[in-house]
Amino acid sequence: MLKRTKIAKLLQAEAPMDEVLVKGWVKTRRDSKDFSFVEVNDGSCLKNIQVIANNTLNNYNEVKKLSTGSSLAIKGALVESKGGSQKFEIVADEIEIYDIAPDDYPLQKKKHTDEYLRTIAHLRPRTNKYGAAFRVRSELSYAIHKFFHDRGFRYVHTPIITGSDCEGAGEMFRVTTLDMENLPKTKDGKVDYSQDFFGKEAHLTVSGQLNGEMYALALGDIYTFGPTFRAENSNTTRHAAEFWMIEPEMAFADIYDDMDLAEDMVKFCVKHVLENCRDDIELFDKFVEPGLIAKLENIVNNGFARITYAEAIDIMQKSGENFEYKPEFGIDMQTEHERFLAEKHFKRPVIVRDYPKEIKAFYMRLNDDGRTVAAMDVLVPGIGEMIGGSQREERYDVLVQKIHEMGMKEEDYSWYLDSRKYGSVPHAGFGLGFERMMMLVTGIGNIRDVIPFPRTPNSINF
RNA sequence: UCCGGCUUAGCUCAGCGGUAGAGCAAUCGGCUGUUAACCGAUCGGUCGCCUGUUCGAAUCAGGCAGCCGGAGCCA
Repeated sequence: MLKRTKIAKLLQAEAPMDEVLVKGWVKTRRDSKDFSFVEVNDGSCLKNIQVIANNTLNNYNEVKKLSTGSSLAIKGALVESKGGSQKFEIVADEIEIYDIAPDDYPLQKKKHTDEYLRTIAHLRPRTNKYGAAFRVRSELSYAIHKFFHDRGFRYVHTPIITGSDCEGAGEMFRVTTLDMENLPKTKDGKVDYSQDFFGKEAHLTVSGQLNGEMYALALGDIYTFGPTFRAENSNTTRHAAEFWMIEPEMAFADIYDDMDLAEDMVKFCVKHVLENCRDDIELFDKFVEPGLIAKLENIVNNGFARITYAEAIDIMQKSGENFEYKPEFGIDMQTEHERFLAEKHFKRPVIVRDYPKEIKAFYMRLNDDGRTVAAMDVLVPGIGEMIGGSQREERYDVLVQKIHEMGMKEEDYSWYLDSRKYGSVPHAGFGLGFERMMMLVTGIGNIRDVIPFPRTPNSINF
């Protein structure tokens, strides 16, 4: 029984083969006098295989109806091609047609706009560009696991449903089984969550960090890689309501170890994709972001710039650049500032650290100057903030005071504080938006186009 | 959420006061070891929705909706 060979493997063949079985979808078909050229793609790689269907085939009349999008199986010989553009082609002995796509197949043999393809997100992976994007997405996520695994990091599954509001990192989606048409109320007229599934309010996670810290303080080095949810009404090319985040956490590590890890990880992943998705990346370099490969090679080969927040403010003040928001110590960095630093000033990724404590989260470690925290952001050209991390505050008293200063309830974080109570150690970690790294690696400019079925405000189709 | 832009054939767009166009796709035919082939023909539209201005609206004005871009928030 002849087994199916994937096209990616077939195209790497050294020599012709007498009998192969290929299954896939028709990209396009061209008729010649006594035969038909069928371009077949099976998703295993960007390239198609050209099939010669001679009119001697017993179902040649059916073969001539094979339209773009139709599915089929071809049994035949892999031979050297007489045409110019490909090394091998298949001369079919037998063609089994699974399904003929009707003439209203929405994907034509031409370029479509990303906006149109978003309306057919269920079919867009069949296009060259999206097929490439989602092969890269798979390979990039493998690279992340490989990077951490090779360094002895443990993969931890932090909860998707959470009862705590963590760092207050944005609006959360509520998870409930209460009847929305008939909500149980307490005596003072508020919703009675004690009758809800968990007996209290529950939400989708906005970060696995606090849970991740607990495991780092037990297993040493850990990372999470899973879905994250933000109910922010953000309408930008860089935000989605559901996205994937990578959050490593290292025990016995400081902010400098954290920056090293972030830089090494980005370089490793970019290099992995350059080496393992060459054809796909070349497509992006050609049609999506000219100069992409040079940009990625620059990231792999050159170090990231590293500056403090104070230095960043100083650079911007002296730059002569006309910023809408004037750079001054204490301000939150705006998109224009991030882009200036990464794109104009350094022209490569830049890591900014030691931010004013007022603009950062409660768990970030207070520096000795008393006014900055050991936080770091990795800013990359074209995207802005891709990574946000910090050394965590490991001193119990300082952390408790910070919780109070920020108006948070100490009792909500008692389990978290336990880690500072029992054998606390310096530790550090960061969060990386997976889709943002996808945008960096592919050059694709919209987050909606690097996630299979994007969820954004007012949009949850498919 | 704020600011701007767009919405005309299946897709991409032109037309910007006188009653609907192109390219591609599709369909049919021709030609050819072709490369998103080529040539010819055919099919295809309440010009996003509502209201108004006008003798007359795809075109001007107002409202609504959807989409896109920028900003904010962040990953």
